[in-house]
Amino acid sequence: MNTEQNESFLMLQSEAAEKVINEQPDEDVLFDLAELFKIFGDSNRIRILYALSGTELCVSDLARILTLSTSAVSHQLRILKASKLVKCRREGKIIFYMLDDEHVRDIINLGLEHVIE
Amino acid sequence: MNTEQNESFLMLQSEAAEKVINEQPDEDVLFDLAELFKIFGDSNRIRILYALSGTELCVSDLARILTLSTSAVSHQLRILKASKLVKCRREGKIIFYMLDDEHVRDIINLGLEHVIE
DNA sequence: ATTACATTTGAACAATTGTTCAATTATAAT
DNA sequence: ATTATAATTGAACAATTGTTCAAATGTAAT
Repeated sequence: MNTEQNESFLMLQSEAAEKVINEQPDEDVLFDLAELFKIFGDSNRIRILYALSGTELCVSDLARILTLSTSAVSHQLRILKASKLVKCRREGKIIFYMLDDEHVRDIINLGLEHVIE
Repeated sequence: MNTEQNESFLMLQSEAAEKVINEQPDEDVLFDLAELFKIFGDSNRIRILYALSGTELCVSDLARILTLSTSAVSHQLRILKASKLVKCRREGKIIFYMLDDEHVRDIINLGLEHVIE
């Protein structure tokens, strides 16, 4: 018979689960975290962020470099700006975009480590 | 007149763009990177990963902890496993899931730093 | 064999998302 | 004022995605 073994096994399972329940951070925080990663989870947005990791660039240069329409780039930049991942400055007609934060570079690099293996 | 200033300014723009073009990594790498972040970009998947960051857990405990159907959890675990973010071991009827890799914890923690500010 | 429990699977549906296209705004130069 | 260039915007469409539901596998115990 191994009911005893089985019982303690089931208890351990529950204990672990209990602990995890209590250690959950605010729903909001994990929701925001998912929202953040969602932004990184589009290949054109990642390409934009990567391109901006070296220098600031204007919309039309970004479009040329990535072979996208300026409209598509502009739409994505709006999302990136709303998420505080990029910021911009205007110089006459031209608007230069740049990364908002060192964190952005860090997150991309850490992700790259995992992808490249 | 500031044509000179304007000219050199435009040149700088082009130079920066040229440099960026040459520094782009393989399309494939950035595509894979976006795919990776896409996985993290769902709040239920993030909640699963976060729950697993402390201990291994079985499907039904995960469902109970996160108040999701076992079916929903199972579908997500399949995606997480295919992406090599979790792995599992069987113990009788029960299947325990755990993080596959230290990288997963690192990426979540770095993201949290940015979210919490 | 059959019962019970844990997990998986596939189809279907609703919701979200990214691009395109056309039109518009903003800025500077003539 | 008008022309030209840079960038933004909104609507529309196609494509992708996550959950639900019902049915099907495992696996172990009687």
